This record gives sequence, C-alpha cells and structure tokens, in this order.
Amino acid sequence: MAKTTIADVARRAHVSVSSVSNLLNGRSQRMRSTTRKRIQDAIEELDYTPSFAARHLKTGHSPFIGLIVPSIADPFFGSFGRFAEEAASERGYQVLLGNSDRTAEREKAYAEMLWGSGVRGIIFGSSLVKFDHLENLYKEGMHFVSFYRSTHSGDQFSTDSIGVDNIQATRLLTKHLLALGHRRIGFISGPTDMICRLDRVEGYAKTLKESGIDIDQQLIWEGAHPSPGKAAAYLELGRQGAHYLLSLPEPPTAIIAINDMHALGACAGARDLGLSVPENLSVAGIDDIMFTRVSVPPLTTVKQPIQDIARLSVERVIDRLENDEPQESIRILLPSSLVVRESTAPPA
Amino acid sequence: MAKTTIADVARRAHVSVSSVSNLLNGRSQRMRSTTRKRIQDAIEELDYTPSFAARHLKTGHSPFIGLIVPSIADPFFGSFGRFAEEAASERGYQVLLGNSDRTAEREKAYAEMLWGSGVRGIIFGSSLVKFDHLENLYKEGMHFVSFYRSTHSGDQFSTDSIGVDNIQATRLLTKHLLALGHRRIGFISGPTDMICRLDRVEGYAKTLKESGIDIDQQLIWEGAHPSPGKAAAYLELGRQGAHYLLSLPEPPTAIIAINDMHALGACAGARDLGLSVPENLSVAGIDDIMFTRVSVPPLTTVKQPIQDIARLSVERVIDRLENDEPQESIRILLPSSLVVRESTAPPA
DNA sequence: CTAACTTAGTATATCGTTTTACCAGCTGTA
DNA sequence: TACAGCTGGTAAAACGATATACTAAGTTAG
Repeated sequence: MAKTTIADVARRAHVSVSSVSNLLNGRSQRMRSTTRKRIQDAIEELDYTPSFAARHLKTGHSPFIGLIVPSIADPFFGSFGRFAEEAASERGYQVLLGNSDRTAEREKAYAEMLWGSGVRGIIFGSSLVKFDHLENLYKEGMHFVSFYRSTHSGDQFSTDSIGVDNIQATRLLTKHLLALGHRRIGFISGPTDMICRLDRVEGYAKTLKESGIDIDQQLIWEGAHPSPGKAAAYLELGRQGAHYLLSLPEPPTAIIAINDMHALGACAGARDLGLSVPENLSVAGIDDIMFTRVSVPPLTTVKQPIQDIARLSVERVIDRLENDEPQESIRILLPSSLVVRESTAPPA
Repeated sequence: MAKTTIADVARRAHVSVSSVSNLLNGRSQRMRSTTRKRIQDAIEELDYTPSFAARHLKTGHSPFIGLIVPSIADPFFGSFGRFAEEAASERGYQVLLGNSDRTAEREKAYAEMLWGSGVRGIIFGSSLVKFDHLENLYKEGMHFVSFYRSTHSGDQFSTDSIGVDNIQATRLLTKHLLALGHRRIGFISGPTDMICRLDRVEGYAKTLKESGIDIDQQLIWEGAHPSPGKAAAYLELGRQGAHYLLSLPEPPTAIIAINDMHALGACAGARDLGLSVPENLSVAGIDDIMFTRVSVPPLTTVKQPIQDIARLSVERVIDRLENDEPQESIRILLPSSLVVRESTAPPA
C-alpha cells in the first residue's frame, strides 16, 4: 500500500513518468485514449495512490485544512467540527484540529504549525476581536475563513466570514422577553473578547434602548476568562452569572445568556437559589445545541444554522485554495430564528 | 516564514547542510560547541522551521496522528478529542480528525486516507466488535490504539487498548440500584455493535444474576442504529428507549443507560410520560459528561477518567511511532467510580 | 516540396530534507 | 617517521512527485 510509486506505474504502462503525472493532473488531452487507458489500468492494478508528501513538497500545499476552535469539547464547536469535517472529506480534504481556548497565542501557534504542514486554509470557529497575530501568515498566503468575523476598525486585513447576524439574534430574544412583559432583563455575556459577543451585547442593549428602557450596567455580567482546558467552564460560568445577577438588590426577572451553555448553567444557578424556571425567572440562550431539547425546562433559544455555516466555510476555503486569483473577501450572514420553548414565560 | 530552508541556515552559519541537519536530528555530539552555537543562532535569526513535507518524504512519516471517533459532536468524544489533541500537541504532533458514525467502511476509508498522508498511528475513540477491515493497514505498519478494545475471538491481530472496565462500570450501577431496593431494572443499550456496549450489558446481567434476579430480555432495549450524522441521536434514542420500557405491562422502576447521553434522553422520555425522576423512576448513565451536573435532576453516573485515557492513548501511539521495535500490545484498564447524584432514589 | 504547425509524448531539474559514506587534520604512540 | 584512531565535519544520493522545455513524427498549407 502506497509503496508503489509513479515510476512503477509508468513502467507497467510502458510510458514515461511524465505521462502518468500528466494524466493525474488533468492534462489527459495530451495523449491517445489507448495510452490513457493503459495508464489507468496500471494505476488500478497496482493500487497506486500518489504520495501526498512528495506532491506537497513539489507544489507547496497539501490536502489539509485547519480547524481552530476554542474547544472541541464544547458541544457547539463539536457540532461545528463534525459538519466541517464531513464537508471537507467530501471534497477530498482532511481536517487538522486545534483548540485555542480563545487565546491569540495559541491561535497563532497553531496557525504557524499548520503553515509548516503545508496547510493553506484555516477555518476559525470563533473570532477574537484583534486579528493582528495572524497578519504575517495572511500576507504569506494563508487563507482564513472565520465564523462570524466582521471587519473591525483597526484590522490590517479582512478575511471571509460566515455566520449569523448576532445583533439580530439578541434582538429577537430581547423582543421576545419584552413582549412577555419583562422589564428587568439580565445579560450573561462572559468576557467580551470575541466579536460575536460584542455584537450580542449590542443587540440586547439597542433593543432595550429602543423600547425606552435604560441599560443597567449591573445587569450585564462579564465574569472572568474561564480557566483554559476546563470543558465545563461555560456551564460553570453561566451558573456563577446567575448567582451574581439573582443576588442583586433588584434582580432581573429574565436572563439572556451569550449561548446555550451559559444559559443551561444559569438555569442550574437559579435552581441553586431555590428559584424555578420559568415561574420565577425566564432564561434564554443562543445556538440551539442539542441539549436544549432535553433540559428542564426545554430552553428558549435562537437557532444558528450551524451545519450550513460549517459547510459554507469549508467550501469557501477550498474554493480559495483551488483557484488562486485573489478575490474580494466575502461576508455571509445566514438567518437565525427564535425557538420558543418552556424556559421563558411572563414574569411572576 | 517557512520559506527559509536548511540551506539558508547552513550558509549563514558557514557550515554544510549536513551539519544543520545533524544538529536538528540530535547528532550534535559530532560538532564543536561553537559550531553548534553558530547554527542555533542562525536558526533563531532566520526563524527557520524545517519543512514537514520534505522530512516526510525522506523519512516516510509525518508528525500527525489520526483520531477517529463516531462523532466529535458527541460531548463525550468532544472531550476525548480535546484532551487527545492537547496531549498530542505537547509532543509536537497534530491530530487529523475523522467521524466514523461507527461504521466499518468509514473507519477503513479514513484509515487508508491517513496512511496516504503519512500517518502511522491512529487512535480510535470507539471499538467495533469486528476489526478485520483494518487488518491490511495493520500489516502494513499502522499503529492503532483503541479506546477500550479487548482482543476478541476472531481477531486477526491485537492492538493496544486503553479504557475502563466496562463490566465493572455497570456492575457498580446495578449494585447501587439494587441497594436502593430496585428489582426491575431496565437497560437502554442501543445497538450492541461495539465491544464496550457488550461488556456493559454483561456487567448488568451478571450482577443481576448474582443477586438471584432473572434477566428479563424485555427490559433490555437495543433500538435501531441511529441515522448517521444526527448529532442528537443518542439523546433521541434514550428518549425512545424510555418510552418503550415505561410502556411495558410491567415497567422498570429504574433504568441504566449505556451512557449519559442516552440517560439524559431517558430522563426527558420519562417526563414526556408524566413521570418524574427520581420519584417515579431512577435513571443512571455512564461517562460523567459535563451536563450531568446541570441536568434536572443531576445525574447519577459512573465517571470515566477521560482525560487520562486520552493522554495515555496519545502517549502510547507516539511511543510506538518513535521507537520502532515491535512491542507486545498492551491493555490498560483505568478505574472508574460511581458518582451518586439525584437521579436515583429508592423505588416508590 | 518545404515550412509551419499538431500531436503525443519524454527528459530532467526541482522541491527541502535525511543519512550514509567519506575525508582532512590533528593527536598520540611505537 | 609513520600509522592508527579520533574529531569535526562535508558531499551527494535518495525520497516521489510536478512541470517546463524539448523532440520526433505526422499533417497541412501554399
């Protein structure tokens, strides 16, 4: 297996190595159909597959794409990874995984390692606010697609971005809660070092303001950066956030969390304090991870079309990889939709 | 970046390419310390990193390991992947991901693709009962480490296996429920096409038998193979299993599920029928995924030391990769422990 | 009939390493 | 002095592909 080289094939088909290579690389119009057939047969009989390494060495790139996520242990990114891998595999690419814990250093370290491995396209499952650490690599020729990365002031370059409108997402949620009659709505954001988070906070704040409600900064809980490697961190953070918000002198009657993990944690946090959801507190998240359907109560959330996002991201990097002409960077925003379940209700 | 070659370094350090290579490959005792220093400085100054592709081409292997799991979207395998990647990265390896959906064809297809990419070691996150599809690759020189794969009759070869004692796991659970007073204990297994599942059923059945309780085959629900790609499948399957078991003429008072995902689904299934856990039904799982702590009620389970398993697996493949002498295949069984939470209680 | 063009291929340099075999100086010893 | 034995290196042949530049033979046009 894979020990047979292009030379073996050439010998067997009584042609030169070049011809085999030509066939392999789509220059088959340069040969008689009988010759083509002979080569194809030889490939078949010898069960020949070209060496990626040799190809890579010669051409400078390999059939790999990188996937860098905060942590693949997080169910949201787990799903993302699953769909991305599937899409890549369909196009003959394999995916190399990296967990960044949302730190620029690790993103950079991975990206450079990937470059060294011949990877020329990376998908980021999250987007830090700053992007400078990747600038060099970008100039070198690395292609990036980010999950929801809008170009921000201060960016030295722009990359493709695919995601949902995060402002819209929290807007939907805030409106929903407002419509139910809530006026004091808390927000569990966690550290706002990622663009999607900034936007989510913005959607919440804007909608509130539009309804004539003043933003109470106390109601926005940012917490601390989770300790790296702790998979359950988001859950725990949500819990802490709920403890904090519910211990306020004037606690909220509803909480929006930055994502479902935080929301699920917040539900647990409410229970810790003897409150029940949604009777005493409404809770809503974002993402629609699979657990929202089995949680108690089932969680109201905003669904992200994660499979589409993953597939489009993969398609996009591969397209970039396969035709080299520089293209405008794109920005795709897929629609998200409110999914009302049982964790939200009118205030008591 | 990565454009500087070994020759650039050699030129700058006024030595031959060979010397640089010698240094890079630990043959540094062959040179004066001043020379060594000069080379190191040059590497530093030029920010040189060797080309993996060239290395791969020459040596025949690459610093990659494969990780094949049923689905990285499953939180258990997500965590596994996270820890595995971390461990690999510490040793300078990158991980290539594959989702097999527990089918032999996909396992084989991935494994062969990986071979073609110079990968010589693969970690399997699950173990199909049959292993024949990987025999050729094994003979070729691929190294495998399986998460809980015991050698089974009919195997043509044996591989390293690291995991927990699954028989013990369900034994702990069964004893726990027995001690609480349950006598009719259902089992949600899902398809028993993986070795760990067979063993888990066995632990349950044996323990029951030892306590003088006859196995009621009706109480063991196998369900159907989940449709590939459905991330929430295990949850859904657990739900179905609960529906089935609880609709039996003589329903169980407790349910053990093959893993936490099924257990969480089973809890939801019980709720669907108006039953509450643990008052009307006890439910327990295996794995101790992060959600067990925020589920309602928090789930009784058997904790698998997943981080240790992942790290050991990675260590093992890399060790095999790095020293070629054939070694006996090993089998490590790590201890698992019962974690009693609130989803189990005495029967009504 | 010859120049120009096609067709169907081939020879070979190249990508960036690793590694085996070799060699030039120097030291020490008989 | 002469030779063996170290020390500290170096030359060059792989590894397995790709792609550019070339060629020989056949076809066409004028």
